[in-house]
Amino acid sequence: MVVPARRIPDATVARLPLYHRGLLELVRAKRPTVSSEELADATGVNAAKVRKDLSYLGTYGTRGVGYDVENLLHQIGRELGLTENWPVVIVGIGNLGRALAAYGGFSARGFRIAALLDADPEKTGVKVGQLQVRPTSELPQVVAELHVAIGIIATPGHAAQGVADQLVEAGVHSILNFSPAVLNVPEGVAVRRVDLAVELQILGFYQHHRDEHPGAIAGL
Amino acid sequence: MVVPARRIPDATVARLPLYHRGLLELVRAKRPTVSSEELADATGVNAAKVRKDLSYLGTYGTRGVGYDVENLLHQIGRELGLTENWPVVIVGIGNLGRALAAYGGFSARGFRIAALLDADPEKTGVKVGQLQVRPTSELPQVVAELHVAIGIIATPGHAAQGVADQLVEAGVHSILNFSPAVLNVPEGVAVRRVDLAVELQILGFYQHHRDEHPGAIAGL
DNA sequence: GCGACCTTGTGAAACAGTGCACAAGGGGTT
DNA sequence: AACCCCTTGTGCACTGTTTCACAAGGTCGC
Repeated sequence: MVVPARRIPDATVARLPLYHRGLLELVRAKRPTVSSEELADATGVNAAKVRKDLSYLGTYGTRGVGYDVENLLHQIGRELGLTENWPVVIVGIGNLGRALAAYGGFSARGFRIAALLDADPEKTGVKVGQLQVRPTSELPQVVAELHVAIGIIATPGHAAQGVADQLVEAGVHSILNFSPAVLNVPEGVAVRRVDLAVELQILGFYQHHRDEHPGAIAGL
Repeated sequence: MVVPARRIPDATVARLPLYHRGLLELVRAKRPTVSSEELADATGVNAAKVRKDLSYLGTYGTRGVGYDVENLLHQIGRELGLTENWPVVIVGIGNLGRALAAYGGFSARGFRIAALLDADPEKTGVKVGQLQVRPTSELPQVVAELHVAIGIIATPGHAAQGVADQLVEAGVHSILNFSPAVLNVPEGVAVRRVDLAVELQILGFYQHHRDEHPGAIAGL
């Protein structure tokens, strides 16, 4: 292999944040090194998979010893781009939007809530945490001024596509969609959808079938 | 094939709620039938995949015509077990727990928030929507009395494992975990984890790499 | 320095999921 | 009742993911 050409598989990418969090805890616990086995236990992943995943990033382990916790954390953080402290805009400040705005976990992991937008005039001007809610009409300016690269949509479903269009128009290429709507975006824009009701429904399926035919159902 | 033996693939299960929602909209729009192509467009899935997914449920389509919307909706709903109106308990009534409690989308899709629990005495007694927050210590009674089958954990990470243990102990076999913690549960208990920061980090990865090597990045 | 001991890194096999392409087979029309 | 049109249902090849098993290659004690 002359050029690493590291095309990291999607499945691996989805697990990197997990490893990252696990390593954060190990750093806090002052563990100098960690084996793939231990990291696997801490993240609920199989050890061989951990090793293969990490091998896509490079050769950071030491045979017979394990991985240097600090270094591995740094490497994964770099790969995830969370050294960049991405500014994020949240559109739709309902119950969920407010909860997201107040959620402490983001700032700790490379993200900064830069602005809150809502189309409802009743809500604009209201302060949520440190930030004042601004009207959605200001979206283009907000994105430009604050160099926002990632947008979170927490509006009702019927408003989501419109907001997505505006985000894309303004130059945002990554969207996290909490609305139930399926978004239509041009190629090159990454969308992730988190649908709370869908998650419950999937659990409902397994619960339902578990009741009917008691067979083994593993986690996740 | 003598016995259907319908072992539905996990990937298909995860898409059923999507089809379900799409069909709900079609019913509202009074569409009598739908083709796999149309359903594919509405849900952002490929048409062949739609057909294959639906074929696991049975033979509900009519060649040359499509699927009867009402019937298909019913079949998927039945398969998902959402005719059962599952009672759900939410543990941890912080910002996110409150948002989930107030979220209207659940009741429309086969779930009923039956109880809210929180360990903080400051929060117990407070009313959120129609429900009063009860102390987490009452978890066993709540689960037994209300026949709760599904638990939602919206506590901070450090409390999550304890709550999970209590839920399992009380007889809950399906857990939706919004905390960042990785839960350890006995075999037979289904856990789904939704980590908001992880979703953002995954987007961060693609955004980061998009900036570095501008290559095509598709949705999701 | 040498050997025993560990744990990584990775081929290769097994498995799961996707998507094409097309035969099978209803429905409507004449 | 014969024909055409349309859309399903599915065999098959392909791509991506997981898991196993083990050689490669460090470290540490003696």
